[in-house]
Amino acid sequence: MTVYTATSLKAELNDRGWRLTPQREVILHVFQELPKGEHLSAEDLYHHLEAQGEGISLSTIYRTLKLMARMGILRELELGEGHKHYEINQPYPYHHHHLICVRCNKTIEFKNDSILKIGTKTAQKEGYHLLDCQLTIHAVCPSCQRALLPL
Amino acid sequence: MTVYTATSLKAELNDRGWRLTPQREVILHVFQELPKGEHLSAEDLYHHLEAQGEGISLSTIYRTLKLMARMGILRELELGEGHKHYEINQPYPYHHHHLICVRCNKTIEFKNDSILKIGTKTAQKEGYHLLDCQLTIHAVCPSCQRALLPL
DNA sequence: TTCCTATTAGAAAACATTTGCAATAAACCC
DNA sequence: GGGTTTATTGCAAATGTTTTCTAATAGGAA
Repeated sequence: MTVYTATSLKAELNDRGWRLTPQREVILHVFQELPKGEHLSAEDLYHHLEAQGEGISLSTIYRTLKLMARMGILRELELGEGHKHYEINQPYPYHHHHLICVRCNKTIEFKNDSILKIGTKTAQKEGYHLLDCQLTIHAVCPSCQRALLPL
Repeated sequence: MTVYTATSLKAELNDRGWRLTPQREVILHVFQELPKGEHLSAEDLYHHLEAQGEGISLSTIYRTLKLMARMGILRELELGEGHKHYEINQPYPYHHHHLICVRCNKTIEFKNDSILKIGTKTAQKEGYHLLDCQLTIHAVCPSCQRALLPL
């Protein structure tokens, strides 16, 4: 959970024999500028980029999102919508979690400092190198509780 | 996170105007008998049932898994394999979480009592009715750390 | 038992994501 | 800077998972 700049991203990519491309730089930038609490699907990102005149192909987007998630730059979120969402992976004061209604997918973010500590300790104990840790709560929101019937 | 029997499942389904079918009963039973720590994908379950002579169609399996997850009977796990996995949702002493290697998908289960408490408190505070809460840790396992290069 | 309608199986469709390939262009070396 | 190597891109096609449609079936309530 480091904070990345184009330069540090390039350094880390090159270290592994990979390359910093304009596409990767642009995508990193989009996520860095994204308002706190927003997250994008691959399709969202595709349209976002198209709209701002920097068209990047969907396959490159998919490849880049996966790459950046595996590097720990992005968090991959499963919010129950049938496709993944991504957001920048930020350290301590911004680190947060999601409470999701299983019926309407309404999602609330919340923070809790002890979770990151637990995740760090657990990964360390097993010798894993931590990239991200997220508590996902599946629940039924107040309005869906009232609308009892529909699944 | 209640413990279900065929009878209590029937009661809860009927309450909502739904039905207990042999298929639903069989599927519940499979998950109840599953060794602790195992989880099944839709396809896994399909073949498991086929093998034991109780063929159930894939579409019914998908519908039932979704239904039971939304009822809180099953937990839906995203273990990075491109499809969901399911396991029975059990209360306190069996409640656990997953540490996943983002490269090879090797998964380790771990327990931590405070997480469920945090989840319960958070859901309650927002007026949500809790179904499940899982901490997912994404990390790189020791052997994938050594094999530095491949993404 | 009868009726109503939720549920099923099977096939087809929809959707998200990955892959193959030829063209392009970063990074490294001189 | 120019040349070489090969990672990366875009596009199209393929893959894999999950959902949806429909007619037939069978739970549940009276």
